Amino acid sequence: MSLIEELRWRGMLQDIMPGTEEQLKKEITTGYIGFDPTADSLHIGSLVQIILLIHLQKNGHKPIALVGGATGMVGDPSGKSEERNLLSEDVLQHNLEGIQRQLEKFLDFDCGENSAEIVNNYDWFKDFSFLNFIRDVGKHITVNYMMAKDSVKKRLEGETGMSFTEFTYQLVQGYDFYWLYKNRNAKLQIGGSDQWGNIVTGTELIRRKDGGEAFAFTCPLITKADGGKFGKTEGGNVWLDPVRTTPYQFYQFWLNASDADAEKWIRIFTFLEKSIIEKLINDHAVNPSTRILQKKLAEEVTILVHGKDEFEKAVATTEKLFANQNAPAESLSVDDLEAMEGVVKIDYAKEKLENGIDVVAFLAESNIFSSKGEARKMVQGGGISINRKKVEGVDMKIDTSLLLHDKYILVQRGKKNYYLVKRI
RNA sequence: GGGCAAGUAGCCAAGUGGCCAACGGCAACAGACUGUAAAUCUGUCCUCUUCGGAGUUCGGUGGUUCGAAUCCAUCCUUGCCCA
Repeated sequence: MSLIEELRWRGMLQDIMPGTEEQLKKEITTGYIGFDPTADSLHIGSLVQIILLIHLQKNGHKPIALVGGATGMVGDPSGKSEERNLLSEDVLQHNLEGIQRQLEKFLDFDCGENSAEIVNNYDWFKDFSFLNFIRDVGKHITVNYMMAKDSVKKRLEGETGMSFTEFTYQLVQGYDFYWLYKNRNAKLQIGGSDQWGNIVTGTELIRRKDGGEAFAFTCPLITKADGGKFGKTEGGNVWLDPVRTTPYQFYQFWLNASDADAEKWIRIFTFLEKSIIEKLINDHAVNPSTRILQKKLAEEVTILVHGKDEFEKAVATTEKLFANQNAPAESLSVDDLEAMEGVVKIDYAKEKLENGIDVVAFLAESNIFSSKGEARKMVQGGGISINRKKVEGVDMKIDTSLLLHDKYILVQRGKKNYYLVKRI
Protein backbone atom coordinates (compact mmCIF):
# COMPACT_ATOMS: atom_id res chain seq x y z
CA MET A 1 0.00 0.00 0.00
CA SER A 2 1.40 3.37 -0.90
CA LEU A 3 1.88 6.10 1.65
CA ILE A 4 -1.01 8.13 0.33
CA GLU A 5 -3.36 5.14 0.19
CA GLU A 6 -2.36 4.27 3.72
CA LEU A 7 -2.99 7.77 5.03
CA ARG A 8 -6.25 7.96 3.16
CA TRP A 9 -7.89 4.99 4.86
CA ARG A 10 -6.54 6.17 8.19
CA GLY A 11 -8.37 9.43 7.69
CA MET A 12 -5.17 11.42 7.77
CA LEU A 13 -5.44 13.12 4.44
CA GLN A 14 -7.22 16.42 3.99
CA ASP A 15 -5.77 18.27 1.02
CA ILE A 16 -3.24 16.97 -1.46
CA MET A 17 -1.49 18.75 -4.25
CA PRO A 18 -1.82 17.15 -7.68
CA GLY A 19 1.18 15.04 -8.58
CA THR A 20 2.17 14.30 -4.99
CA GLU A 21 1.33 10.63 -5.24
CA GLU A 22 3.32 10.24 -8.46
CA GLN A 23 6.30 12.02 -6.94
CA LEU A 24 6.34 9.66 -3.98
CA LYS A 25 6.25 6.66 -6.29
CA LYS A 26 8.98 8.03 -8.52
CA GLU A 27 11.83 8.39 -6.05
CA ILE A 28 12.91 8.65 -2.47
CA THR A 29 11.43 11.99 -1.54
CA THR A 30 12.47 14.30 1.23
CA GLY A 31 9.49 15.68 3.13
CA TYR A 32 9.28 17.95 6.11
CA ILE A 33 6.94 19.15 8.80
CA GLY A 34 7.36 22.23 10.95
CA PHE A 35 7.00 22.24 14.73
CA ASP A 36 6.11 25.36 16.64
CA PRO A 37 8.26 26.03 19.71
CA THR A 38 5.45 27.45 21.83
CA ALA A 39 6.34 25.22 24.78
CA ASP A 40 9.32 23.14 25.85
CA SER A 41 7.46 19.93 25.23
CA LEU A 42 5.31 18.67 22.43
CA HIS A 43 1.76 17.61 23.22
CA ILE A 44 -0.41 15.01 21.64
CA GLY A 45 -1.57 17.46 19.00
CA SER A 46 1.91 17.45 17.54
CA LEU A 47 2.05 13.70 17.95
CA VAL A 48 0.03 13.47 14.76
CA GLN A 49 2.73 15.32 12.87
CA ILE A 50 5.36 13.03 14.33
CA ILE A 51 3.38 10.01 13.25
CA LEU A 52 3.13 11.41 9.74
CA LEU A 53 6.90 11.65 9.63
CA ILE A 54 7.19 8.08 10.86
CA HIS A 55 4.84 6.92 8.12
CA LEU A 56 6.92 8.82 5.61
CA GLN A 57 10.11 7.17 6.78
CA LYS A 58 8.50 3.72 6.91
CA ASN A 59 7.67 4.16 3.27
CA GLY A 60 11.30 4.69 2.46
CA HIS A 61 11.26 8.46 2.23
CA LYS A 62 13.38 10.92 4.12
CA PRO A 63 11.73 12.89 6.93
CA ILE A 64 12.91 16.26 8.14
CA ALA A 65 11.55 17.81 11.30
CA LEU A 66 11.83 21.54 11.20
CA VAL A 67 11.79 23.37 14.51
CA GLY A 68 10.66 26.91 14.09
CA GLY A 69 13.29 29.01 15.78
CA ALA A 70 12.62 31.82 13.34
CA THR A 71 8.92 31.36 12.65
CA GLY A 72 8.33 31.00 16.38
CA MET A 73 9.56 34.55 16.76
CA VAL A 74 6.90 35.83 14.41
CA GLY A 75 3.76 33.90 15.26
CA ASP A 76 1.46 32.10 12.89
CA PRO A 77 -1.93 33.77 12.43
CA SER A 78 -3.52 30.57 11.10
CA GLY A 79 -6.51 29.55 13.11
CA LYS A 80 -6.08 32.36 15.57
CA SER A 81 -8.46 35.21 15.93
CA GLU A 82 -6.03 37.44 17.75
CA GLU A 83 -2.49 38.63 17.48
CA ARG A 84 -0.09 36.26 19.14
CA ASN A 85 2.33 37.29 21.84
CA LEU A 86 5.94 37.11 20.89
CA LEU A 87 8.20 34.76 22.77
CA SER A 88 11.51 35.94 24.12
CA GLU A 89 14.67 34.48 22.68
CA ASP A 90 15.59 32.71 25.90
CA VAL A 91 12.27 30.97 26.14
CA LEU A 92 12.41 30.07 22.48
CA GLN A 93 15.85 28.54 22.81
CA HIS A 94 14.80 26.53 25.83
CA ASN A 95 11.70 25.28 24.01
CA LEU A 96 13.61 24.32 20.91
CA GLU A 97 15.97 22.15 22.90
CA GLY A 98 13.14 20.36 24.65
CA ILE A 99 11.30 19.68 21.43
CA GLN A 100 14.37 18.49 19.66
CA ARG A 101 15.07 15.96 22.40
CA GLN A 102 11.58 14.53 22.06
CA LEU A 103 11.64 14.30 18.29
CA GLU A 104 14.82 12.32 18.43
CA LYS A 105 13.02 9.44 20.11
CA PHE A 106 10.58 8.82 17.30
CA LEU A 107 12.60 8.81 14.12
CA ASP A 108 15.54 6.83 12.85
CA PHE A 109 18.52 9.09 12.30
CA ASP A 110 20.83 6.40 11.12
CA CYS A 111 19.38 4.25 8.39
CA GLY A 112 21.24 5.35 5.31
CA GLU A 113 19.64 7.31 2.58
CA ASN A 114 16.40 8.07 4.32
CA SER A 115 17.77 8.93 7.75
CA ALA A 116 15.76 11.55 9.52
CA GLU A 117 17.08 15.02 10.11
CA ILE A 118 16.22 17.93 12.35
CA VAL A 119 16.72 21.47 11.15
CA ASN A 120 16.08 24.87 12.67
CA ASN A 121 14.95 27.64 10.38
CA TYR A 122 16.68 30.18 12.58
CA ASP A 123 19.89 28.97 11.00
CA TRP A 124 19.02 30.36 7.57
CA PHE A 125 17.08 33.34 8.80
CA LYS A 126 19.46 34.78 11.35
CA ASP A 127 21.73 36.40 8.76
CA PHE A 128 19.02 37.18 6.27
CA SER A 129 18.55 40.94 6.33
CA PHE A 130 15.18 42.59 5.99
CA LEU A 131 16.19 44.31 2.78
CA ASN A 132 17.46 41.14 1.24
CA PHE A 133 14.34 39.34 2.28
CA ILE A 134 11.95 41.77 0.67
CA ARG A 135 14.08 41.86 -2.49
CA ASP A 136 14.64 38.11 -2.85
CA VAL A 137 11.40 36.75 -1.47
CA GLY A 138 8.81 39.49 -1.20
CA LYS A 139 9.22 40.45 -4.81
CA HIS A 140 7.89 37.13 -6.01
CA ILE A 141 4.60 37.07 -4.18
CA THR A 142 1.90 39.68 -4.60
CA VAL A 143 0.02 41.15 -1.70
CA ASN A 144 -3.18 40.24 -3.51
CA TYR A 145 -2.10 36.62 -3.34
CA MET A 146 -1.28 36.83 0.33
CA MET A 147 -4.52 38.54 1.20
CA ALA A 148 -6.55 35.83 -0.44
CA LYS A 149 -5.44 33.31 2.22
CA ASP A 150 -8.09 32.29 4.69
CA SER A 151 -5.90 33.01 7.67
CA VAL A 152 -5.46 36.59 6.49
CA LYS A 153 -8.98 37.09 5.17
CA LYS A 154 -10.55 36.08 8.44
CA ARG A 155 -8.49 38.61 10.31
CA LEU A 156 -9.22 41.38 7.84
CA GLU A 157 -12.92 40.73 8.16
CA GLY A 158 -12.86 40.39 11.92
CA GLU A 159 -12.45 43.29 14.23
CA THR A 160 -9.07 42.54 15.71
CA GLY A 161 -6.95 43.23 12.67
CA MET A 162 -3.45 41.88 12.24
CA SER A 163 0.02 43.33 12.35
CA PHE A 164 2.43 43.41 9.45
CA THR A 165 4.53 40.89 11.34
CA GLU A 166 1.84 38.29 11.31
CA PHE A 167 0.88 39.12 7.76
CA THR A 168 4.44 38.34 6.70
CA TYR A 169 4.37 34.97 8.41
CA GLN A 170 3.34 33.04 5.32
CA LEU A 171 6.29 34.42 3.40
CA VAL A 172 8.68 33.43 6.13
CA GLN A 173 7.29 29.93 6.25
CA GLY A 174 7.14 29.83 2.49
CA TYR A 175 10.80 30.62 2.34
CA ASP A 176 11.53 27.66 4.61
CA PHE A 177 10.14 25.39 1.97
CA TYR A 178 12.17 27.16 -0.70
CA TRP A 179 15.36 26.90 1.34
CA LEU A 180 14.87 23.22 2.05
CA TYR A 181 14.04 22.66 -1.59
CA LYS A 182 17.28 24.30 -2.68
CA ASN A 183 19.56 23.01 0.05
CA ARG A 184 18.09 19.68 1.11
CA ASN A 185 16.21 18.71 -2.01
CA ALA A 186 12.97 18.67 -0.04
CA LYS A 187 10.07 18.40 -2.45
CA LEU A 188 7.30 17.72 0.00
CA GLN A 189 5.78 19.59 2.89
CA ILE A 190 3.26 18.06 5.22
CA GLY A 191 1.23 19.78 7.90
CA GLY A 192 -2.08 20.20 9.65
CA SER A 193 -4.89 21.41 7.43
CA ASP A 194 -4.61 24.88 8.97
CA GLN A 195 -1.19 25.07 7.34
CA TRP A 196 -2.42 24.59 3.80
CA GLY A 197 -2.30 28.27 2.94
CA ASN A 198 1.23 28.69 4.23
CA ILE A 199 2.37 25.55 2.49
CA VAL A 200 0.98 26.65 -0.85
CA THR A 201 2.79 29.95 -0.54
CA GLY A 202 5.96 27.85 -0.30
CA THR A 203 5.30 25.82 -3.42
CA GLU A 204 4.34 29.01 -5.21
CA LEU A 205 7.61 30.62 -4.20
CA ILE A 206 9.55 27.64 -5.45
CA ARG A 207 7.71 27.80 -8.76
CA ARG A 208 8.05 31.53 -9.33
CA LYS A 209 11.54 31.98 -8.02
CA ASP A 210 13.07 28.87 -9.38
CA GLY A 211 10.63 27.28 -11.78
CA GLY A 212 10.74 24.25 -9.54
CA GLU A 213 7.95 21.89 -8.59
CA ALA A 214 7.13 20.98 -5.03
CA PHE A 215 4.34 18.99 -3.42
CA ALA A 216 2.32 18.90 -0.28
CA PHE A 217 -0.50 17.32 1.61
CA THR A 218 -2.21 18.06 4.89
CA CYS A 219 -3.79 16.09 7.67
CA PRO A 220 -7.18 17.05 9.10
CA LEU A 221 -7.13 18.60 12.52
CA ILE A 222 -7.96 16.07 15.18
CA THR A 223 -11.34 16.65 16.71
CA LYS A 224 -13.55 15.14 19.34
CA ALA A 225 -16.98 13.83 18.46
CA ASP A 226 -18.59 16.08 21.04
CA GLY A 227 -16.96 19.14 19.55
CA GLY A 228 -14.58 19.73 22.45
CA LYS A 229 -10.91 20.46 22.03
CA PHE A 230 -8.73 17.46 21.39
CA GLY A 231 -5.97 16.72 23.86
CA LYS A 232 -7.27 18.46 26.94
CA THR A 233 -8.01 17.03 30.34
CA GLU A 234 -8.88 18.48 33.74
CA GLY A 235 -5.22 19.30 34.10
CA GLY A 236 -4.85 21.02 30.72
CA ASN A 237 -2.85 19.77 27.79
CA VAL A 238 -1.70 16.20 27.45
CA TRP A 239 2.05 16.43 26.99
CA LEU A 240 4.59 13.96 25.73
CA ASP A 241 6.94 14.92 28.54
CA PRO A 242 6.49 12.39 31.38
CA VAL A 243 7.17 15.10 33.94
CA ARG A 244 4.30 17.24 32.74
CA THR A 245 1.90 14.39 32.02
CA THR A 246 2.81 11.17 33.80
CA PRO A 247 2.62 7.98 31.75
CA TYR A 248 -0.31 6.91 33.91
CA GLN A 249 -2.21 10.11 33.12
CA PHE A 250 -1.23 9.74 29.51
CA TYR A 251 -2.57 6.19 29.42
CA GLN A 252 -5.75 7.32 31.14
CA PHE A 253 -6.33 10.01 28.56
CA TRP A 254 -6.56 7.48 25.75
CA LEU A 255 -8.46 5.00 27.84
CA ASN A 256 -11.13 7.62 28.40
CA ALA A 257 -11.77 8.22 24.72
CA SER A 258 -15.39 7.96 23.69
CA ASP A 259 -16.35 5.14 21.33
CA ALA A 260 -16.64 7.44 18.36
CA ASP A 261 -13.30 9.06 19.05
CA ALA A 262 -11.53 5.77 19.71
CA GLU A 263 -12.55 4.50 16.28
CA LYS A 264 -11.05 7.51 14.59
CA TRP A 265 -8.03 7.85 16.80
CA ILE A 266 -6.86 4.26 16.66
CA ARG A 267 -6.37 4.68 12.92
CA ILE A 268 -4.43 7.86 13.36
CA PHE A 269 -2.34 7.24 16.43
CA THR A 270 -1.39 3.60 15.98
CA PHE A 271 0.39 1.72 13.25
CA LEU A 272 -1.91 -1.29 13.43
CA GLU A 273 -2.96 -2.74 10.11
CA LYS A 274 -6.31 -2.11 8.56
CA SER A 275 -7.65 -5.63 9.11
CA ILE A 276 -6.67 -5.60 12.76
CA ILE A 277 -8.27 -2.25 13.40
CA GLU A 278 -11.45 -3.31 11.65
CA LYS A 279 -11.62 -6.43 13.76
CA LEU A 280 -11.10 -4.41 16.93
CA ILE A 281 -13.89 -2.04 15.98
CA ASN A 282 -16.22 -4.96 15.30
CA ASP A 283 -15.35 -6.74 18.50
CA HIS A 284 -15.85 -3.54 20.38
CA ALA A 285 -19.29 -3.01 18.86
CA VAL A 286 -20.37 -6.49 19.97
CA ASN A 287 -19.38 -5.86 23.54
CA PRO A 288 -18.70 -2.19 24.13
CA SER A 289 -18.52 -2.44 27.89
CA THR A 290 -15.18 -4.21 27.75
CA ARG A 291 -13.75 -1.22 25.89
CA ILE A 292 -11.33 -3.28 23.84
CA LEU A 293 -10.83 -0.40 21.47
CA GLN A 294 -9.84 2.16 24.08
CA LYS A 295 -7.53 -0.32 25.79
CA LYS A 296 -5.70 -1.16 22.59
CA LEU A 297 -5.47 2.48 21.60
CA ALA A 298 -4.10 3.46 24.99
CA GLU A 299 -1.65 0.57 24.95
CA GLU A 300 -0.24 1.35 21.52
CA VAL A 301 0.13 5.07 22.02
CA THR A 302 1.57 4.79 25.52
CA ILE A 303 4.18 2.31 24.32
CA LEU A 304 5.04 4.52 21.36
CA VAL A 305 5.59 7.55 23.54
CA HIS A 306 6.77 6.19 26.88
CA GLY A 307 7.88 2.64 26.18
CA LYS A 308 6.73 -0.75 27.36
CA ASP A 309 7.87 -0.48 30.97
CA GLU A 310 5.98 2.70 31.62
CA PHE A 311 2.94 1.30 29.89
CA GLU A 312 2.94 -1.73 32.15
CA LYS A 313 3.23 0.41 35.24
CA ALA A 314 0.36 2.54 34.05
CA VAL A 315 -1.80 -0.54 33.55
CA ALA A 316 -0.85 -1.88 36.96
CA THR A 317 -1.86 1.37 38.61
CA THR A 318 -5.06 1.50 36.60
CA GLU A 319 -6.03 -1.98 37.67
CA LYS A 320 -5.48 -1.24 41.32
CA LEU A 321 -7.51 1.91 41.19
CA PHE A 322 -10.32 0.90 38.89
CA ALA A 323 -10.58 -2.87 38.53
CA ASN A 324 -12.14 -3.44 41.94
CA GLN A 325 -13.84 -0.14 42.37
CA ASN A 326 -15.95 -1.49 45.18
CA ALA A 327 -13.22 -3.30 47.03
CA PRO A 328 -12.50 -1.52 50.29
CA ALA A 329 -9.39 0.59 50.31
CA GLU A 330 -8.13 -1.55 53.18
CA SER A 331 -7.60 -4.41 50.73
CA LEU A 332 -4.79 -2.53 49.00
CA SER A 333 -1.39 -3.58 50.23
CA VAL A 334 1.47 -1.26 51.07
CA ASP A 335 3.10 -2.31 47.82
CA ASP A 336 -0.05 -1.61 45.87
CA LEU A 337 -0.19 1.89 47.22
CA GLU A 338 3.49 2.59 46.84
CA ALA A 339 3.55 1.31 43.29
CA MET A 340 0.90 3.68 42.03
CA GLU A 341 2.98 5.43 39.48
CA GLY A 342 1.57 8.64 38.24
CA VAL A 343 -0.89 9.18 41.08
CA VAL A 344 -0.28 12.48 42.80
CA LYS A 345 1.54 11.80 46.04
CA ILE A 346 1.43 14.19 48.95
CA ASP A 347 3.28 14.27 52.25
CA TYR A 348 1.38 15.34 55.31
CA ALA A 349 2.58 16.00 58.85
CA LYS A 350 1.51 13.35 61.29
CA GLU A 351 0.99 15.68 64.25
CA LYS A 352 -1.98 17.24 62.54
CA LEU A 353 -3.58 13.85 62.05
CA GLU A 354 -3.03 12.85 65.64
CA ASN A 355 -4.98 15.88 66.74
CA GLY A 356 -7.70 15.30 64.19
CA ILE A 357 -8.58 17.83 61.55
CA ASP A 358 -11.62 18.88 59.50
CA VAL A 359 -11.89 17.31 56.07
CA VAL A 360 -12.11 20.74 54.55
CA ALA A 361 -8.97 21.98 56.24
CA PHE A 362 -7.22 18.73 55.44
CA LEU A 363 -8.01 19.00 51.73
CA ALA A 364 -6.83 22.57 51.60
CA GLU A 365 -3.65 22.05 53.58
CA SER A 366 -2.61 19.06 51.55
CA ASN A 367 -2.97 21.25 48.46
CA ILE A 368 -5.54 19.01 46.87
CA PHE A 369 -7.55 22.21 46.78
CA SER A 370 -6.14 25.68 46.79
CA SER A 371 -8.57 27.03 49.36
CA LYS A 372 -10.94 25.86 52.02
CA GLY A 373 -13.88 27.39 50.22
CA GLU A 374 -13.21 25.32 47.14
CA ALA A 375 -12.72 22.17 49.17
CA ARG A 376 -15.95 22.80 51.06
CA LYS A 377 -17.93 23.24 47.88
CA MET A 378 -16.58 20.03 46.45
CA VAL A 379 -17.39 18.10 49.63
CA GLN A 380 -20.89 19.57 49.68
CA GLY A 381 -21.32 18.57 46.07
CA GLY A 382 -20.45 15.00 46.97
CA GLY A 383 -17.28 14.96 44.94
CA ILE A 384 -14.81 13.75 47.53
CA SER A 385 -14.08 10.22 48.67
CA ILE A 386 -11.57 9.18 51.26
CA ASN A 387 -10.37 5.60 51.22
CA ARG A 388 -13.07 4.91 48.65
CA LYS A 389 -15.88 6.08 50.90
CA LYS A 390 -17.76 9.18 49.96
CA VAL A 391 -17.37 12.01 52.41
CA GLU A 392 -20.90 12.67 53.59
CA GLY A 393 -20.51 16.09 55.11
CA VAL A 394 -18.17 18.91 55.93
CA ASP A 395 -18.13 18.02 59.61
CA MET A 396 -16.13 14.84 59.08
CA LYS A 397 -12.87 14.64 60.96
CA ILE A 398 -9.63 13.22 59.62
CA ASP A 399 -7.39 11.45 62.09
CA THR A 400 -4.98 8.57 62.40
CA SER A 401 -7.75 5.99 62.45
CA LEU A 402 -8.19 6.51 58.73
CA LEU A 403 -4.60 5.69 57.89
CA LEU A 404 -4.18 2.62 55.73
CA HIS A 405 -1.27 0.54 56.97
CA ASP A 406 -0.73 3.31 59.48
CA LYS A 407 0.66 5.43 56.68
CA TYR A 408 -1.62 6.40 53.81
CA ILE A 409 -4.87 8.09 53.05
CA LEU A 410 -6.34 7.63 49.60
CA VAL A 411 -8.26 10.68 48.47
CA GLN A 412 -10.42 10.84 45.36
CA ARG A 413 -11.59 14.01 43.76
CA GLY A 414 -14.39 12.94 41.51
CA LYS A 415 -14.14 9.44 40.19
CA LYS A 416 -10.86 9.58 38.40
CA ASN A 417 -8.49 11.88 40.23
CA TYR A 418 -6.57 10.09 42.92
CA TYR A 419 -4.25 11.53 45.52
CA LEU A 420 -2.18 9.43 47.87
CA VAL A 421 -1.50 11.30 51.09
CA LYS A 422 1.39 9.92 53.07
CA ARG A 423 1.90 10.54 56.75
CA ILE A 424 5.35 11.77 57.58
C1' G B 1 -4.12 64.55 11.70
C1' G B 2 -9.98 64.52 11.46
C1' G B 3 -14.75 61.79 12.05
C1' C B 4 -17.46 57.44 13.76
C1' A B 5 -17.80 52.89 16.63
C1' A B 6 -16.10 49.52 20.27
C1' G B 7 -13.27 47.62 24.98
C1' U B 8 -17.76 43.75 30.72
C1' A B 9 -15.51 37.41 34.33
C1' G B 10 -11.48 31.68 30.48
C1' C B 11 -14.38 32.87 25.70
C1' C B 12 -19.01 34.93 23.44
C1' A B 13 -22.41 38.36 25.28
C1' A B 14 -26.61 41.29 28.20
C1' G B 15 -26.71 45.40 31.33
C1' U B 16 -26.81 52.30 30.16
C1' G B 17 -27.32 55.99 37.93
C1' G B 18 -29.28 52.29 43.27
C1' C B 19 -33.08 45.93 42.79
C1' C B 20 -25.25 44.25 40.11
C1' A B 21 -20.47 39.92 41.74
C1' A B 22 -23.34 41.73 37.14
C1' C B 23 -29.07 38.03 32.47
C1' G B 24 -27.94 34.29 29.01
C1' G B 25 -24.75 30.82 26.13
C1' C B 26 -20.13 28.06 25.58
C1' A B 27 -16.06 25.94 27.94
C1' A B 28 -14.48 23.87 32.68
C1' C B 29 -15.17 20.97 37.44
C1' A B 30 -18.41 17.73 40.31
C1' G B 31 -23.09 14.56 41.16
C1' A B 32 -26.91 10.97 39.08
C1' C B 33 -27.20 7.36 35.04
C1' U B 34 -23.32 4.19 32.57
C1' G B 35 -18.79 0.97 30.29
C1' U B 36 -13.33 5.09 34.33
C1' A B 37 -17.91 6.02 27.45
C1' A B 38 -21.51 9.13 24.63
C1' A B 39 -26.21 11.53 25.24
C1' U B 40 -29.29 13.50 29.12
C1' C B 41 -30.58 15.73 33.80
C1' U B 42 -28.64 18.39 38.40
C1' G B 43 -25.10 21.41 41.13
C1' U B 44 -20.66 24.71 41.18
C1' C B 45 -18.28 28.31 38.29
C1' C B 46 -14.18 36.57 40.69
C1' U B 47 -11.23 35.76 45.51
C1' C B 48 -11.33 34.40 50.67
C1' U B 49 -14.80 32.49 54.32
C1' U B 50 -15.76 30.47 61.08
C1' C B 51 -21.05 29.67 55.43
C1' G B 52 -23.47 34.37 58.65
C1' G B 53 -20.69 37.09 55.43
C1' A B 54 -16.13 39.88 53.94
C1' G B 55 -13.04 41.81 49.95
C1' U B 56 -11.71 43.15 44.84
C1' U B 57 -14.04 43.81 39.65
C1' C B 58 -16.81 45.91 34.16
C1' G B 59 -9.64 49.01 29.18
C1' G B 60 -6.35 52.89 32.57
C1' U B 61 -6.55 57.36 35.48
C1' G B 62 -9.11 61.39 37.57
C1' G B 63 -13.90 63.58 38.54
C1' U B 64 -19.58 64.36 39.35
C1' U B 65 -22.96 61.94 42.92
C1' C B 66 -25.44 59.89 49.25
C1' G B 67 -24.57 56.02 45.40
C1' A B 68 -21.20 54.62 38.90
C1' A B 69 -20.15 48.88 34.65
C1' U B 70 -23.70 52.81 33.70
C1' C B 71 -22.71 60.32 33.66
C1' C B 72 -18.24 63.78 32.61
C1' A B 73 -12.87 64.55 31.40
C1' U B 74 -8.51 62.48 29.82
C1' C B 75 -5.34 58.67 28.26
C1' C B 76 -4.50 53.68 26.09
C1' U B 77 -5.96 49.72 22.66
C1' U B 78 -8.81 47.97 18.34
C1' G B 79 -11.99 48.41 14.01
C1' C B 80 -14.29 51.42 10.07
C1' C B 81 -14.32 55.99 7.13
C1' C B 82 -11.80 60.63 5.52
C1' A B 83 -7.04 63.35 4.80
